Amino acid sequence: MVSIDQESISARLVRSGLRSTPQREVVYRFLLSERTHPTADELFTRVKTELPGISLATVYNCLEALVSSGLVKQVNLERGPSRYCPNLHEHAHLHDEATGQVSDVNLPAALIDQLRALLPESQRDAVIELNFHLPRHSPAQTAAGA
Amino acid sequence: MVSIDQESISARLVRSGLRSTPQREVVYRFLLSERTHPTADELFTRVKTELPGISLATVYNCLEALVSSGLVKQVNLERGPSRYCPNLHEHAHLHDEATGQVSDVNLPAALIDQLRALLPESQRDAVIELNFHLPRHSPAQTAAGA
DNA sequence: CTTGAAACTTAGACCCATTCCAATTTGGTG
DNA sequence: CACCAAATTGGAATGGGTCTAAGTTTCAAG
Repeated sequence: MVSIDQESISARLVRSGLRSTPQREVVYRFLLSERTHPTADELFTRVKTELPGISLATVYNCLEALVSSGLVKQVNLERGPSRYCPNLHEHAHLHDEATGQVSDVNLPAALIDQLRALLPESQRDAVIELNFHLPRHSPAQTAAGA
Repeated sequence: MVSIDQESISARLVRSGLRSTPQREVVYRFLLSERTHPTADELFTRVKTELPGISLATVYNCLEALVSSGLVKQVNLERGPSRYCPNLHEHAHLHDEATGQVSDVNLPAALIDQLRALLPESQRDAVIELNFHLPRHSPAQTAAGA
């Protein structure tokens, strides 16, 4: 089912400075095979089919390692559980609450530059987080101003 | 100390379809007087000086009412507690973890239009959330790609 | 190989922001 | 001024996530 070049997965872990463990390999492999920005819990459920003994704490640990090594991005939308995304391109997310779906939105480099230009020079290296949010019931109108 | 036109505060609540209660007035007034994007807890502490009997649940309730009536925006940064912002202009936030400060970043209308243009037409009414994040320790490099 | 230290994994306790609940209290309307 | 839907309250409950301590694995050095 999930396969995607077993070899390179452990290689990528090592290249990124992580020890390759079965748990990390499987978590990363499942994440790569998902286009749905799964949560830790969702991954836990799927990964257990292959590594029945894995614990939720380990899934969190693996994700933490993957995120801090730069192989995976952590996506926080509103107050929901964190989601994880192996797409390393700088990109935005669209969260449609009606369907619960989270999808990637490509960000042209020119636009990224314009966004960075909004910041004082000393802070141009900030991480950009851009989310589009479609609430279940259309958003409140911006009422009469001050 | 905190004053900002007492009259209009309760008027604004009513204009936005909310019942004016002492708790809502005080929460909103403190929020208007803060430039720091306080959390519910921070507001609770400050508001208690004026309404010693108020409960944290009420602060949450008031904020919920203010947010869903459109008088206040809820700001979620990474996994921290929600922050609240009475600035209704569409704007971005800069979160500097070194100082813990959150500041507003103005978003030119033209740029907002460009961002919206990234979405399929049926979804152009999405709420835009744009945050710039300065991690305490500079961000992980984007490692060798797929 | 063996060994030892560091890195990992695990279960379960714990944390903390937020929500829920059931019992009052209140605002404003008829 | 009586009524009642809406608001407030304290405390319990929830849920995502983190911490801890103990056991396991990895890897480099010998």
